[in-house]
Amino acid sequence: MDLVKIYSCLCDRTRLRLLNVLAQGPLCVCHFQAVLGEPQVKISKHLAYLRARGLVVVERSGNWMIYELTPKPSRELRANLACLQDCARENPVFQRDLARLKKLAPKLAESGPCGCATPAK
Amino acid sequence: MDLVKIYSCLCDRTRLRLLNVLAQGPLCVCHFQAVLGEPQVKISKHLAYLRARGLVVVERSGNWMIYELTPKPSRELRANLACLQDCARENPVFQRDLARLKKLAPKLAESGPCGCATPAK
DNA sequence: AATCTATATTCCGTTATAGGTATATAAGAC
DNA sequence: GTCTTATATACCTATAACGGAATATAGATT
Repeated sequence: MDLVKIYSCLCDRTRLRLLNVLAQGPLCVCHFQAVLGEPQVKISKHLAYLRARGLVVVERSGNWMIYELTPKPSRELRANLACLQDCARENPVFQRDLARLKKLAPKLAESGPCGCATPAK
Repeated sequence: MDLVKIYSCLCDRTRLRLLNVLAQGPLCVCHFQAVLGEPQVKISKHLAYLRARGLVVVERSGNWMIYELTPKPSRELRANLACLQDCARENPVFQRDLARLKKLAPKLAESGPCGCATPAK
């Protein structure tokens, strides 16, 4: 069942945080590291997990890999991501991540696909 | 995070089917067996899993254990169960289970907490 | 008491998952 | 070409999950 695949992606704290941040727009791995405060391996492996199950897609941009939510989500995925967004609204962990994201890349839209012209370090 | 616990419960096919059936009302294990067509151990263990995480509660009624969705779900749980219901609407597996439930216990409300006066066998 | 019925639990084998360390790859800079 | 930077992968260990077989328990019946 496809739902199982979706929920398998959602049943890990790190992946939930990744998806929450991704809901704001595409991002590169280095920014995920900075926002979540987690090591590169961890971020990278969980993104690979999400990618293998079709929740996110990647595109290379020079040295950076830009991840974003899949452009054509299934009905189920769309519904559950919306539900997650709803739950995230009142969750301190998620909100803290979004705050850090805003600080880190306040002009994401202007500075290219993920703002990595000024890499986070 | 509480969400992880919820999604952990949802990332198994059998548990999804159990929750879908439970949305119709309380039910005993023997009826779950009949509706899902799965062995007793499997049903019992997954119900225990759901119970340990607070998604369902149990009450003994003679020889039967009547499971039902927790009467006081968290905001997150309520949202996600509603989302699941929405997804189930168009899912053949879930609908087949509900059809079997209807056939098996068409008068659940009348015949007591789970209709086990006429046990399924 | 013995027995039956419904359900739970224990034990076992297999597979999946998560995190860390170390290493590999791929592109850019020089 | 070498070197650096960003990211991915391999390998290892520990833990959790799943399913099945066998057994245990608790209540009902006789």
